[in-house]
Amino acid sequence: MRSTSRTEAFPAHTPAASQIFTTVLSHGPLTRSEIAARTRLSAAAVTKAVRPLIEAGYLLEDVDEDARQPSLGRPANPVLVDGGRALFIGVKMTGDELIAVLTDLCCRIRVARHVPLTTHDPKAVLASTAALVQELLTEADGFGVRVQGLGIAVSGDVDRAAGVVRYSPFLEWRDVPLAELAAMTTGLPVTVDNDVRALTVAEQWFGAGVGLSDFAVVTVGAGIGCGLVVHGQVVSGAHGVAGEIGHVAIDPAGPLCHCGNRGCVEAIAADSAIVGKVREVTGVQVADAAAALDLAHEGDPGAREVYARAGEAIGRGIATVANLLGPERVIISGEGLAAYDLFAEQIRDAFAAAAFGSAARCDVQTRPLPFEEWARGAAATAIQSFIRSDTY
Amino acid sequence: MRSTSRTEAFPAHTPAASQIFTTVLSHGPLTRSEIAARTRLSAAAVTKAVRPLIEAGYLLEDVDEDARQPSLGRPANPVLVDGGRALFIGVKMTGDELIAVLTDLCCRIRVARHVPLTTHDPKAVLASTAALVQELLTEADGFGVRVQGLGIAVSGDVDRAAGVVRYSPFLEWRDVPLAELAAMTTGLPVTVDNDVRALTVAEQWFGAGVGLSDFAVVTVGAGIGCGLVVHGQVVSGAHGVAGEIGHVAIDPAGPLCHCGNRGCVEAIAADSAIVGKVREVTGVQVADAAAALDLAHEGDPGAREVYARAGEAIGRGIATVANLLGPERVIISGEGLAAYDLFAEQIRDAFAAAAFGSAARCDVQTRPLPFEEWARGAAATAIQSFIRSDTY
DNA sequence: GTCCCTTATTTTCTGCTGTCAATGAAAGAA
DNA sequence: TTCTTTCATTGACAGCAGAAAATAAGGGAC
Repeated sequence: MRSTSRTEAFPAHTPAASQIFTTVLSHGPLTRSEIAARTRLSAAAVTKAVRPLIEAGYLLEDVDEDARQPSLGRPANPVLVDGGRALFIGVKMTGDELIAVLTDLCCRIRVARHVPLTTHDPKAVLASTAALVQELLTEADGFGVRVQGLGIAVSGDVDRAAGVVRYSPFLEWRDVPLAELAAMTTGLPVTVDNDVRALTVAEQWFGAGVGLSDFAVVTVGAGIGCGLVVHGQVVSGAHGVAGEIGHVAIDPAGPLCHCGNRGCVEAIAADSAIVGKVREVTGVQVADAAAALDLAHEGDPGAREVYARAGEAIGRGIATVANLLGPERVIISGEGLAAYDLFAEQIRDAFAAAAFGSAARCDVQTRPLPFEEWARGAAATAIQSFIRSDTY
Repeated sequence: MRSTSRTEAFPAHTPAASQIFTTVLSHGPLTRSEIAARTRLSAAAVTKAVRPLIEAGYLLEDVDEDARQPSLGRPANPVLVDGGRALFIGVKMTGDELIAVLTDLCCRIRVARHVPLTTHDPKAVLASTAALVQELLTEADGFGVRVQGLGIAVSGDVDRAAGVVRYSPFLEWRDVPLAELAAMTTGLPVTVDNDVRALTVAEQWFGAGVGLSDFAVVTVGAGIGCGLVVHGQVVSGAHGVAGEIGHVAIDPAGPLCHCGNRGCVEAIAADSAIVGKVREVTGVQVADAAAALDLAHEGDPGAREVYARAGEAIGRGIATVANLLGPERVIISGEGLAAYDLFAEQIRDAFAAAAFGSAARCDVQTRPLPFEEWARGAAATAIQSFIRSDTY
C-alpha cells in the first residue's frame, strides 16, 4: 500500500482494537459483552478499546430503544460501525473494461461505474483509472466524507505486499508497480490484489464467509477461480499463486486446455470451453456464453449435456478442494452462475460422489454475483488495508 | 492433552519465550542476536526470555571455542537446546502392530520397539500400549531423565484437541477417547493425532519443513496421505479431515477405488493397487508390494509400467496440491519410496506438466522414511504439546 | 602493553496492553 | 422502596517487550 496525503489514520493502534473493530464490522451490532465473548478479551479491554473508536466516529452506540428486548438487568448497549464514516473506491480491471464502485466502510456500494478499455498499455489504463477514480471522488464529495483508500483487483499473479502486478495474462502486463503508480495519480493509499483473492476478502469480512476460519470461494465464468481461506487467512501461496482450481486436471482424456494439459476444469467449464463445445455438439454457431445459455434454456439436449458436463467438472474440482483442505463452506459464485439451473444438480452430485468421508459435510452454497461484485472485492481490500494500516 | 502427575511444566510462559525456544529447537545453535533477528524481537527480549530457559536446563550456552569464527567484536555466544533434558515417547498404531520410540527433546530417537497387535479391541490395544510404554519408561530410567509426554499417532479421523479417535478404519474404532484412556494407564500427558499430521509436525519442527510457512508432506505406501502446513500451521480441516490426496480423482476412467470412485490416486499408486495391477498385467501372482517391487527391479516391463503409472498419478496429485495451495516445498516420503527409482521420473514429469504457472516453482523433494519415523512423528506432537502446554 | 574499534549481550527504565476486582448504572421483581 | 440481575466502567496492577545506555569481550594499531 502506498499512502500520500489527505487521508487520516485509523485509530486502532493495538491488536485488540483492530480485532474488536473487525468483529463489529462483520457481525453487525454487538453489545460490549458479546464483543468480549467473541474476541476472548475481557470486558474492560473492550470498553477501553471501543471508546476511542466511538470518539473518532467509527463506531456508534446503537440507541434503538424499540429493538431492545425486555430482559433482566441493565440493558445492553450495542455498538455498530458507522458505515458513512469513510468511503472507499474499488476498481476491477479486466482485459476490456474497468468497473469501479464507491463503497462505505461497511462495503455497501454507493455508486458504480464502468468504462471500456481500448488498450492494455499500462499508462493508458492508468489514465482511465485515474479519470474514473476522479469521477467517484467527485461523487464522494456529495456525501461530505473523505475517500480513505483505493483497492484495485487484477486477475493473474499479483503481489499485494509489494503492490506489483507480476503477470496478468488478460492485460498482458509484467511487473507493473501498480500500487505506486496509482497512488501517484490519484493521491490515495492504494491496495492491489488478485481479483479472486479480493472477492474472497469481501466474502470473509462482509459475506458468506463471516466467522469461518476455513472456506473457499469458487468463481465460474470466463475462467474458473478459487480463493481459499485457511486458519482465518487468505492463502496466497509461497510464490503468490494459489487456488488455481481451474487448472486442476480431472480427466486425462479431456479437452486440451490453453495451459497445455488435458481435462483441466477450466477446459471443460469456462465460458469459452462451453461455447466451443456447444458449437461442436449442436452445430449451432452460438456467438457467446449468453447465446449458448439461451440454446440450453430452449431445451437443446446437446447444449444441456455440455452444461451438465461442466457442472460435473466443477463439482469434482470443488470435491478436490474439500478433500485437501476440509473447508467448512464452499461459496460458488461468478458470472457463470447464470447457468446455475443447468448444472446445479451435477455440481452437487459430483461433489457428493468425489468428496471423501467428512469432507462431504462441507456446506456448498451459491451466491449470485452482480457485475460490480469484483470491484466491491477490491474495495474490501482497501478497507482491510485501512483498518490494519497502523497495526500490521 | 490429558495431564497427570510426575511431569513438570515447561518454563516458557510468554509467547516470546515459546517462539524463541521453538526457533532454537528447529534452527540448531543460534546466537542471541540471530535469535532476535529471526523472531523479530529485540535483543533485550531475547536475553530475558533465554535466561530462565538456561536456568531450567532446557537451553545450553554453547562454549565450543574451536568452532568460533575469528571476527571483529565481541564473540557471539550461541545457545542450543539440551536434547537430553527431557524424553518423550511416540507410538504409532497400525492395524497390525504398535511401533514405539523413545526420543529426546530434539526428537532424536534413543530407543525403538515394535510389537504385533492381534486384536483391535480398544482395551487390548491400550493394554499393549501401556506395556510398551512401560518398557520404554524403564529404558528412560537409564538416562536419568523423566519422560514428559506421550504422543500417539493413528490413521483416520482424529480430533487432537479433544484427544479422541473419531474414526479409524484400520483399527475399526469409533469415538475412542484415546488420550484420556492412555493418560490413565500410563500416567503421562498424552497427545493423540492423525498419523500423517504427526509426521508433518515432525517435518515442520525437525525435518525438511523447518522455516517454511507453506509446505506439504506426501506419504506413499499402503495409502497415499498428505499433511499440509499453511500459514505456518498444520491444516486439520473444519471437520478434522484434510490432506486426502489419496482420494483426489485424477482419471474418471481409472480403476475403482474402495471409496467408490474411479481413478483416485490411491486406487492407482497405493501398495495394494500396485500389487493388484502387477498381477493383472504380468500374470505373476506376486505376494505383496515387496514382491511386486522385486519383479519390477528384475526388469519386467509390465511391472515397470505399473510403477510408471503410479508415479504419474502421484505427480498429478502433487501438482493438484501445488496448484491449489502454492506450497514452497513438497516432501515425498513413505514406505512406498522403496520404489522411488521406478517412478521418480514420472512423478517429476507429471508434476511439471500439471503444475500451473508459478506453482511449478515448488521444490519437490524425497525423504526416506525409516519405519520408526511414524512413531517419531507421534513423539513430535508430544514435544509440541509439552512446549506449548502453558502458553496455548 | 595500551587504547581504540567493533560487535554481542545485559541492564535499566519506560510505555503500554490487557486483566482483576470493585463500583456504578439501569432495568425488572419482590 | 429495595433487591437482584446484567451490563458497563473505573482504577490499580502486573507483565511483556522495546529503547537506550552500559558493559563485555575480543582483535588490531601503535
